[in-house]
Amino acid sequence: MHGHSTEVHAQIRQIINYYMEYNFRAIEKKWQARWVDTKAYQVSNDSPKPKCYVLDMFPYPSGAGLHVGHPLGYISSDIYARYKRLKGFNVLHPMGWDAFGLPAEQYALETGQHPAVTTANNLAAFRRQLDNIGFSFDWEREVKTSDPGYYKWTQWIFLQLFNSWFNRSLQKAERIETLIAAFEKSGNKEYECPGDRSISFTAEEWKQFSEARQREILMHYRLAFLAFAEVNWCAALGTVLANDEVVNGVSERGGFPVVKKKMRQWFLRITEYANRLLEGLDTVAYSDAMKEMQRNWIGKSQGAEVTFAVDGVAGSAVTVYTTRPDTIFGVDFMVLAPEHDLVSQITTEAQKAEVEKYLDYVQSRSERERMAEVKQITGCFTGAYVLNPFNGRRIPVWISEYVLAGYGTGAIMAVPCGDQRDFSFAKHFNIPITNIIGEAFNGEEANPTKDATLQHSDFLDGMTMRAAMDVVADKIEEMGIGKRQINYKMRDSGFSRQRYWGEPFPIVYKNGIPYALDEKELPVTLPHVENYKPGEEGEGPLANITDWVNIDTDTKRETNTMPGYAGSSWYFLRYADPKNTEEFAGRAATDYWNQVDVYVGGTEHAVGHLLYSRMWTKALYDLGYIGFQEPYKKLINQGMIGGNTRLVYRIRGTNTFVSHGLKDQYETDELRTDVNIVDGVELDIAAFKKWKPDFNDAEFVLENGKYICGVVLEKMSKSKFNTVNPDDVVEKFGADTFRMYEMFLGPVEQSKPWDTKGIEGVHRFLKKLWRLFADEQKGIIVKDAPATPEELKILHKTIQKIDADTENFSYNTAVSQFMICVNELSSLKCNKRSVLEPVLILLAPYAPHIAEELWHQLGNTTSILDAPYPVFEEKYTKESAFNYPIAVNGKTRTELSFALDADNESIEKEVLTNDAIQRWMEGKPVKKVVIVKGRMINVVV
RNA sequence: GCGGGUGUGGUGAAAUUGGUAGACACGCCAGACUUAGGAUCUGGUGCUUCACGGCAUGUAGGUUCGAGUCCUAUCACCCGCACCA
Repeated sequence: MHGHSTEVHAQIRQIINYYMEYNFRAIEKKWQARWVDTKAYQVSNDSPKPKCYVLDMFPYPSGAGLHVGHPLGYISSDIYARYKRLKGFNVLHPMGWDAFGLPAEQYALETGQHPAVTTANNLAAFRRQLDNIGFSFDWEREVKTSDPGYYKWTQWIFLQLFNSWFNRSLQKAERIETLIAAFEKSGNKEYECPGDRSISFTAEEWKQFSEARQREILMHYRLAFLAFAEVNWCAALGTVLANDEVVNGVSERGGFPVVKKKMRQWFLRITEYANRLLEGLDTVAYSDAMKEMQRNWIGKSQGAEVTFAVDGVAGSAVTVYTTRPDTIFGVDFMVLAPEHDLVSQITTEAQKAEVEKYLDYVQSRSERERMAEVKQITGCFTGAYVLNPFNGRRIPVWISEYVLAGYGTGAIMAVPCGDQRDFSFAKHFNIPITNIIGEAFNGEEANPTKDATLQHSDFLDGMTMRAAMDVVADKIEEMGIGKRQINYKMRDSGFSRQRYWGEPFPIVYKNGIPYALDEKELPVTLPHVENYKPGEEGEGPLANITDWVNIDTDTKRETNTMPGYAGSSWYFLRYADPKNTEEFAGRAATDYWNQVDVYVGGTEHAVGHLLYSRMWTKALYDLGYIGFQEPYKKLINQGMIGGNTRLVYRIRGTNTFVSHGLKDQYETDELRTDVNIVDGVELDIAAFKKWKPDFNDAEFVLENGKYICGVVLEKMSKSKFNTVNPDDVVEKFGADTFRMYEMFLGPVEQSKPWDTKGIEGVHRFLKKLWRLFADEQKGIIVKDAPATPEELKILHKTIQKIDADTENFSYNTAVSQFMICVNELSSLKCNKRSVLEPVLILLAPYAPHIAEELWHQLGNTTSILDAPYPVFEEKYTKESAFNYPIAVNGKTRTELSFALDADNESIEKEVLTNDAIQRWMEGKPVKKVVIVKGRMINVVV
């Protein structure tokens, strides 16, 4: 009987221990399941609460899975979303998939597996990894860009862009019908053609045009338009390559030659939005660095276009764009882009052969090379001269690859004394240099100043350059030889990809003329293909499916697909109303959720995704579909988590490894080893031997009985064996520990290396927190006794700090504060409900599982997810006295305590009579006593 | 070259925005408990000095009673853009 009872007791103790120890695995599994069952994260579009929209940049589900760097942003947004919910907001916090993309197609080419299959697999793996971490995503709103129910609306938005144009005088997009009406009324004289400035016609002419011609003209105005552009064509692979697939003029795979080839492609006329994209930056909270990157990308510049007549060729003229019209008298030569239309017209017989040779050379150069080799100066004289309109001086015309056809007018006036590239060019080709800025030019290098005084400049002599700019611009306009001009270096964005795994275009060609499909015909679903080989002449794989392409004898489908950024440009709108089959999103839903309040993601999307997404939002706004024109109110860029590579040292020519501290005694080779088999810097030798067959019989030279590894910080990547899978960390320490540790590493925006070793501190903190509530033997030990002032002070200081830090995304300092709080409550042995319960609520956004578990252990029956957030009350933290540091001449010498309401005179008196202070004053006379209330006191002698 | 950012212990980092530099952790050292410890707890830990003290926030100046914080110059590293006229 007695023995039996002991056994039962042991069993009971085991059961109690199971619950009363911090058993994070059981707790996390339990609550994750419970939250799913109770649909705890489902959010409604109908709520009396204020809304808050917290969004992560959705991932491309790659085959490699998540490493510990990826969830950093997701954890911060999750904390914020949970925090806002506790603060009484209706929070939208969705997640989805950027599921179209090149890697899936590459993988399909290599393995024959359909991208839809591999994407679904990857996606499931990502989902499992994410679920492990305990995010509060509302998965009912999941979107997937490759889902026809989603891309139907991507195609629909494309049609809106195709069917609209940008009205420059109103600075907004309008439907194409308004433009047609204007043409019928007064031709295009009010609306300069953005695609081709030379197009000009009257209403009568418009009406005479054939339908083909009319549509051709409209194409030059549409926001989504067709144009010819060069692509990287690799004949050997029979495909078009992306810029980064081309290295030194040959394909990255196989090393086959790549040439530029003109293809008809879709573009988005984002340049029309340049100014609004620029000005919109003032209305959003992005980091300065981010705004600056976008400004640079847009690249607004103010200047003038000036036309120079070609000497001896009647009716021929070169128009240049310059930001420095003030330097007009310093022009020593002219440079055209090699691709410039005038080159063939103005080249003289004598120079013809040489120019052609140069053009051949340029043709052989990839865009990359032209950009990379900055130092090399090349060019060729055309034999032609233009005349300076102000003084009739004959100016030689050159061509050179440093002038780009796509920017400005594709021609520049070269002023060697003021522009370094022009200077180098003049020196290289021995072109005489005119100095218009006197001593400011030293003859050794150009001086781009705007503050020098002009000389040899006719009517500008004696004027500062800055002042001359407007004078010249006025004169140019007055003489009718040019005008002021604003340019942007941003280009219209290419929107065609010669690929399979993307959205098909809702476009058909009838006798070669492109027509939009009717909305009713959407979605144009991506047909199933058996192979992913490119079509002939570089078309995408869709071109091979002839019965899909050929609708009838003279009607063919567009065979290109849309690029990756198509689906991601508007996904934030779809989350508001993800299941709508009638519209991309209902107006009531987008009006309610409105702008994304906080958008979290990496800097790598600084320009591409953000600018396109901003443009689409503006276009949808202009056309009246949504009520706001900036998608993301506030942007947080999470830093990268770097890899922390571990190195081992093999003695050359042996299979013996020597510990880091002893490696200098041998000649060694450095090898990377798997960071996951190293504890801190100590190698797990058994695991290392098993890691690779080569090391099965490795031998080791140890220091102090351990093998110590070297450390190097680099990018986290599989090939460097330094990736850490969040699954492994969660398995070992739990999701709550993982979440808090990622935040504890440092500021969210900052890049920092991952070090698994440090996680133990956070794990210990959670265990210590647990012990405030539960004792292994006694179970829950929380009491209902009243809190002491000391305990309340700790609690309220914590409320104040956590509340502010969470709102400001300062999560690393918040975690510190939790640690301080738990440390202090532990040393006070505080087990009081009135103190511990509010701490749990504060903690819930950071460590939701343990918070929910303890919340229920305390007898609460509703979820902590909707508990009332504690309110800070100053009266508990107010101090009556302060322990002042007392400094003499700025050096702290002692400390004295004074009441905060003590008057300065009595403080001063006491300080000056203090022994320690007396000693440091060394009898010198007091000049001044600085007393800063509640901070410090400084005696100046 | 242009633009943005960062430099603080052996390590990740704090610092109420001009007021006790190094909070909170990791690591390390010493100790307690334990059959054991990679559990838990306690104490210590910027450098220097026997000590009093002195020196310390990339470097050099400046402003100030007082500077990690503001100003000037300079160096290093990271990110973005780039023959952009």
